[in-house]
Amino acid sequence: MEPATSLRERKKAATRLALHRAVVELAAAKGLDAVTVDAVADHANVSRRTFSNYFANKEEALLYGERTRYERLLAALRARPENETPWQALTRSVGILVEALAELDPVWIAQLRVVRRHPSLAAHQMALQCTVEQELVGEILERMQRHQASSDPVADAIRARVLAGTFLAATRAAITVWINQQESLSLADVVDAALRTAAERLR
Amino acid sequence: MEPATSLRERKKAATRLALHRAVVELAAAKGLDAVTVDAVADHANVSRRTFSNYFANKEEALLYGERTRYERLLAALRARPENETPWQALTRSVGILVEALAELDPVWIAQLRVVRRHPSLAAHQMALQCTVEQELVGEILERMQRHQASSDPVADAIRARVLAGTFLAATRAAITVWINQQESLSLADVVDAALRTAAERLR
DNA sequence: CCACAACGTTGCCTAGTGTGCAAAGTTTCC
DNA sequence: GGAAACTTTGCACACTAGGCAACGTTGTGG
Repeated sequence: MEPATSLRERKKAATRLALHRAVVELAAAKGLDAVTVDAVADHANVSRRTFSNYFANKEEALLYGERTRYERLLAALRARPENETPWQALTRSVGILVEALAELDPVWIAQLRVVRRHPSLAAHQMALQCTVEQELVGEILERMQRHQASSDPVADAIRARVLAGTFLAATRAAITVWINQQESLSLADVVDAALRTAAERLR
Repeated sequence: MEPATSLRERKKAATRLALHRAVVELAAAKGLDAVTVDAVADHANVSRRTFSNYFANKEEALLYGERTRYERLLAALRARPENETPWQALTRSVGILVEALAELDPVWIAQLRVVRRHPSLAAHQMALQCTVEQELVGEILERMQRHQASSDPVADAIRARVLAGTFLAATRAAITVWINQQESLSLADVVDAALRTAAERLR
């Protein structure tokens, strides 16, 4: 997790993180709409132009944490043993997401609040999941070719996409439900329940 | 389908449609990035300001057709008999989507194919589906209370969300696969296959 | 240690966007 | 026919994304 590369790399990572934290902080305080890119850059002590070198817009900066969590998930997925089926590998990797969330970072909580309250962010979050889905599909297809290879490539493509979409829908459902009622249910349990619901025969 | 209301309403609908068609046409010709809102408004013979009265941005205008199709789907779903289970009602409503596409001009569909390859649009489509998902969840919850009412509201919430997400993931998968290979497979068959894949036990 | 290459940061600039406002044009309704 | 309700439009303004080139900082080979 800590490649500890060159000074250059570390500085870049620090700037990226500073920008991310700046936008979360400002958005939590004033609402995302009232936050300008200028203000974010100021708050992170870089120029307006530098912000654009790191993120395309403030939503992307805001969801940077989300993105890294999904990247961790993908890495975990790729590290699963080759002999696991796609669904096995997925369900056994999802713990990574939960753990990442379980580091009850106050920044993360503030971020979730903002994301939930601001509808335009939901769109960007979906956009993010869209790219994740593409990568999931690729990984799933590879695994399928080792396990359930069928003679029909179209059927395989459908299967891989349905699988990826269902998995993401289930985790999304779990997180939504978990956020919507801040009682003592553990996120791990909710995610688990959602994945089992998805895996069972529907209806 | 034709409420045939006042002149005012009809004019507004015409303008909205003109803007939608303008953006599709221009995007198919030059690529979405090379299309400005100004150009779209010009092409539809309205001012740039008027464009903003109808759509927030060009992507929204481009996906207007998609949105109306989903609205038809929701209407069809609500019209299903009350005694059908959620999944039954969903799978029996989905024909509406396919029919709506089938009504379209083949030239139009070719344009859609071109435009839809643009990756940034996938994100906006996801955002659209996000709002649809909300409504699906509401409808599914109502049906579940008539059929599979459980004592655990959290489990019900999870189930409804997983169901909605899976359904949308399956139709999305079908449409993606269908678009990606412009052979003679009928969309109806692909959608059917995807929904059956989703309904079967995963793994 | 130094010079040079590679890379990051910044300011400037331009085309484009989204939206409030008020004036002018339409449609509706009595 | 004329007032009320609504739509379109132009204008203004603050903001955004990204190309470009100058300037700093970091890495590297002699």
